[in-house]
Amino acid sequence: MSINIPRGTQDILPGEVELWQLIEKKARDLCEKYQYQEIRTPIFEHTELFSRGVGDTTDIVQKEMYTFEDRGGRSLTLRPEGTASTVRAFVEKKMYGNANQPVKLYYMGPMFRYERPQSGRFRQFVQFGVEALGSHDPAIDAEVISLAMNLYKEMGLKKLKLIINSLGDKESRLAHRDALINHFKPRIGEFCKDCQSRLEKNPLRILDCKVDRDHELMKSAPSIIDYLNEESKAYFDKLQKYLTQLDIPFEVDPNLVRGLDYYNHTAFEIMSDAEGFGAITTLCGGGRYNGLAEEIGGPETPGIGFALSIERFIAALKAEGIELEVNPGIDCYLAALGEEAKDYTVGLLQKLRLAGISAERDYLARKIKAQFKAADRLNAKYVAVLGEEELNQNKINVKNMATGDQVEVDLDGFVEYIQGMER
RNA sequence: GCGGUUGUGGCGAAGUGGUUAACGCACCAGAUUGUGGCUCUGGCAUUCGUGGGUUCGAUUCCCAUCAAUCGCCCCA
Repeated sequence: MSINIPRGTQDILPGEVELWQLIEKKARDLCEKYQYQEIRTPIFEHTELFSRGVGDTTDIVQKEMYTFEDRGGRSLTLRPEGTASTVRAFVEKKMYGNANQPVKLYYMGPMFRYERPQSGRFRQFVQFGVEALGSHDPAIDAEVISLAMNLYKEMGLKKLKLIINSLGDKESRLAHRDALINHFKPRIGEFCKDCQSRLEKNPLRILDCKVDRDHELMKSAPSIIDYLNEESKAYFDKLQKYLTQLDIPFEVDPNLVRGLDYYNHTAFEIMSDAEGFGAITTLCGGGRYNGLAEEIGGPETPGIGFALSIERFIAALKAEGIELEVNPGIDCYLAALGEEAKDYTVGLLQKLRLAGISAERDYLARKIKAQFKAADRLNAKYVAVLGEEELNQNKINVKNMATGDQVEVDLDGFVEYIQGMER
């Protein structure tokens, strides 16, 4: 019995990986323009970072973490998301003291959640995310959102929907929380088990429940929007103004709550509207987390960020039928006949490659005809044939695969010849 | 954690309680004795996820198990 890949993970093979590289490159280029710098944090952290940072009541912490004990008895967890680690590093490395403020960071790498896999959901998946720390200007909220939107747009996605909400500041949240408890408590027995346990721990998340979404109390539930104090409301208004100015259409959804505890003020999700996507349409999620740095032992620092999954990005591209050309082919295939010529190509191949030419040869003792087939499969622009005749005359036969033209070239000038044709 | 569907060669995919398991693609060889893309010919699964049961006989029926996939919850 052979060993297979663990559930919920995937191998990204040649042919597919090029698209990943393209997205990764676009993301990095865009971050450069927006002036976000890469940060690389460990794949695992102390479990406490997530239970405290992400929140004990969240699904992520309650049932989705890959937690293990190391040989020293420490409880460690494979990171389920990137914000907590980034903020931990920000605090630990005292980046609040950096000359440049706010500190604008991005990360890209695997995240882990123990879940039943299905379309758009994996146990190991790759997130690209940005975090801007140290500013409470709604303009940076708009910047963060626009970065995500522009990345999608640059890759050709059109069917996008931006949903925003405000969760307000601490005061607004507390007022709203009380209102929610008062609203649901008398009839909480009519709700699902999850909602019943949410009532005291995190009543906000009842609004997010899909099971009881049609219950009459849902529709009449107090909306956070009505409980925003002046400051929170002004903040939210400003954000909307900026988004409009940036020409980014959005919808306000008062039920958008987000599953992580650390959010306040701005919360947003970018969804795909494409037909035939899976049931999971969220491409990107993010929001503001002004209390997080303090929560994990740092100075009070405002922050905002988002995370998006490359897997879902690619799924969205496929759902919209966007194909990207990623098979440019090689410059030159060296076909050799006979032992002596084959030996000679070992060195010649290296010369080509060191001269910046992508080149390949046969390693399966194939006949000349099969070597041409292989060259064709590689989409080679030129096939250079080297046999005994050529070797004796110090020549090499170069065939242009597109035109079928064939010329004899001095072996000494061969590399320069191919180089010249490339220009 | 719960539910649906599926499991036949590298890939896609037919099939039947009974001796040799269609076909297509890909691949390999030859026709073309040193030249690709077209064509033709031939080759390519002692075996139908795994284990057990029913049966004279199972890839086909039953059970279990594993895996994939989709959905619920929730998220990226």
